[in-house]
Amino acid sequence: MVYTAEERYHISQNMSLNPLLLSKVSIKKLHPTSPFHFDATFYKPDHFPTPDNIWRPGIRWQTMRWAGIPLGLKFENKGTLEKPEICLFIFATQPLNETYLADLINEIRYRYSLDQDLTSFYRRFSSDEQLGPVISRWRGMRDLNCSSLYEYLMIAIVLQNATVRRSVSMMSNLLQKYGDLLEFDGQRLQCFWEPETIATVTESDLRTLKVGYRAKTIRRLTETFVSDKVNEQRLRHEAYEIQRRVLLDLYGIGPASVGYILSAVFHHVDELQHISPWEQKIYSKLFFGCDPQEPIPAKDLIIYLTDLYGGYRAIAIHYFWEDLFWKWKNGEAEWLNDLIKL
DNA sequence: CATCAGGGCCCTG
DNA sequence: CAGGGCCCTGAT
Repeated sequence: MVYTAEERYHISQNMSLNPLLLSKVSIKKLHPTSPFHFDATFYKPDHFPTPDNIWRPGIRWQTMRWAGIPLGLKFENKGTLEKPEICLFIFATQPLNETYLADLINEIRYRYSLDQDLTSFYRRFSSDEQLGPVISRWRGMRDLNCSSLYEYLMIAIVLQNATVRRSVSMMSNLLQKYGDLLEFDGQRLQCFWEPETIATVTESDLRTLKVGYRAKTIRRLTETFVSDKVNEQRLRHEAYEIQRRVLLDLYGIGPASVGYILSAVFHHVDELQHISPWEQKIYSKLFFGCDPQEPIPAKDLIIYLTDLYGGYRAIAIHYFWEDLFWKWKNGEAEWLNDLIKL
């Protein structure tokens, strides 16, 4: 196995620690709706790398904590675009009963959008001048969210006002200190902590992990979940406007983070209320060929995207975005280098 | 060496 | 509703 620089960094950080060995395996077959693009769904070149997962074509290893039990998941592609099948290996320290597994599979189907039906999206835009070619390249791709809401909030916090390199370091420090190192299927990956685990941690404890002023935010968000003031399962069943308001009321969470959460975590395919400056520059160049230093005003971009892709704005943007970042990963979009702030 | 801005958000005026 | 401040880091 050949590792990237980030993976080698994570591995070297993990070498000295004692992993929890997950030796019991359960195996389940999953059948997503068709078409299903395994690699474009299970790997997002625009996500900053975190040591809780690793991807290779046809395989994704991922940790997950479900009902308090740390798990190692291995998703293996066993099907085709038109006849999808995923073999899911579930690693744990103990055997898992069928009730637990059924519940887990339900959660995975929800988080990974395995039951999503995009046929109306494809029908409407497959001959669109801009989106059509992108759809034909990535047909069957879903948005990916492996995390719980709480975990996603932690990711959003380390993302804010930081370069990618620093986000990677903050996330890695937090996982090493408060997560659990798991070993399964020859991989060593970190598993997220539960809110309860860091409920009594002080702000200065967190600051030693070089998260800076985010320490306060991490504490306040954690407290919100420990006290069950916000509950992910309940919030899932609320209306869009309620979800938006609850999320905006969270300390440290503003319009940029909320937009990501509503689309990725709660699967709202039409979410587009906010375009942040770095996204604005990229859209201006992508859709209008503008110099990123003189971008189109964000409100005009929203009007433009709403006119063209209303009803499916988040998923349409996701397709454009991933298409662009796959190109960038393959060295075909060098102009992005200056805008990504690695 | 100092200064600055970064894949935001809070708080103040 | 505009703008300063926030932790820390690497770029200049």
